[in-house]
Amino acid sequence: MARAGVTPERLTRAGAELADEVGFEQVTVSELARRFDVKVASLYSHVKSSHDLKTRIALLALEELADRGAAALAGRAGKDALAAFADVYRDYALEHPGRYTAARYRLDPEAAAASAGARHAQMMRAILRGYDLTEPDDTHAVRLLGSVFHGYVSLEAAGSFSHSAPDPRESWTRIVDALDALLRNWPAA
Amino acid sequence: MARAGVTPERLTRAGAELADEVGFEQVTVSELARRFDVKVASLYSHVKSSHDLKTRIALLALEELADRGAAALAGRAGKDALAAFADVYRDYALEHPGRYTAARYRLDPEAAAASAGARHAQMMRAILRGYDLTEPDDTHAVRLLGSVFHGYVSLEAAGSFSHSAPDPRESWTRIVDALDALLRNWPAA
DNA sequence: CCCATTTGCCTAAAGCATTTAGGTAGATGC
DNA sequence: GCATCTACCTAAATGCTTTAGGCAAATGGG
Repeated sequence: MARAGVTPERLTRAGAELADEVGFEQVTVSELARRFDVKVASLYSHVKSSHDLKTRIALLALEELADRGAAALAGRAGKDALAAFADVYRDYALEHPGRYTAARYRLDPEAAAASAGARHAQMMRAILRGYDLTEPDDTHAVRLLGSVFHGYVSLEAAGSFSHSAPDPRESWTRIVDALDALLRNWPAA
Repeated sequence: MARAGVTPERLTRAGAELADEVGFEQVTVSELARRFDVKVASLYSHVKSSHDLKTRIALLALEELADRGAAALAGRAGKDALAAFADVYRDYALEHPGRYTAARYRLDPEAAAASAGARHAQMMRAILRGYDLTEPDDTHAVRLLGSVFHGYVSLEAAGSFSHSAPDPRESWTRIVDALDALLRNWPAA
């Protein structure tokens, strides 16, 4: 029997590609087996379960997103950094909708700890260094940024903006402008 | 054979309850059949498919959410209206996580047209009447509000805020304050 | 009141995904 | 060259979805 050369890494990458093609929910161990031209049961030596596979894809996506974020942030500050980081999120979600969905897959605490989640939080904090926010307000701001980025991108992906003018790209830049203004002028408690 | 009294409406309500108990993804025609003490195939006379069932649950959730929103908006304006509406979203998601997830189930255009989606959009516009935004900016603002509400609520539901101070409720009110300030002071293009 | 029709539920069966158990042959290493 | 490990296999159980065809209870017109 010729060996197909299946490894957890190749499965994860193929799973990520499959997710982008047909949607993360449709990523299935069976479909992956078909693509590797191998029987389904064989994959269970490389991956513990369907949930394990999805978790790996999620971790890959979080990692990729964090890498892109870090690259965008390098050498930038203030509104520049904010806008670049925002675009990373949106572009990634548009380029890789399946992976982006995967990045929101519910991780068990153990997987979450090993994920790039912490890097994401750190980068948000780094962006806020360009603004004058102190102790509790910076956390509120981090949460706001996360909410806007994630919320906008998922609504756009769901098609919520696609049937009305103006172009979502236009709204995106204006919203980033607005966030910048808000952060420079954060209201006191 | 005693009749179990299954109707599409009862199935939908039971499905919504099931979603809140075990998660929307775990809502299954089979489980519903068990709860009605009826064979699975019988349900297919009342509901076209699993997708049809989920769509009905989504429509129910959108309707409920819109009803609550309308009630909250009645007799309120400006920041009052904004805060009340925001709380409706968050409270609904916390009370009914499964239904809230359902409300974001991908609807086909036909179902979307028959949904309460339009009411949601109208209510957002109504809130903005308390602020001074013109033509394109009000649309950007609608999209921002939608993004923040949805984004915050889904991140909180996913547990993103649960392992760090401060209390998510605190961040929520501060974020609504910030949005109010932003809307009163929307930056020019 | 009776019978025809409709309606609500049933059994049977096919299709596909997940997962476990146990086997075989090719690759690796002493 | 032989033992072992590894990658893949077959077989089988379980569970959800969906369609086809059947029977019996409810309904309603004559």
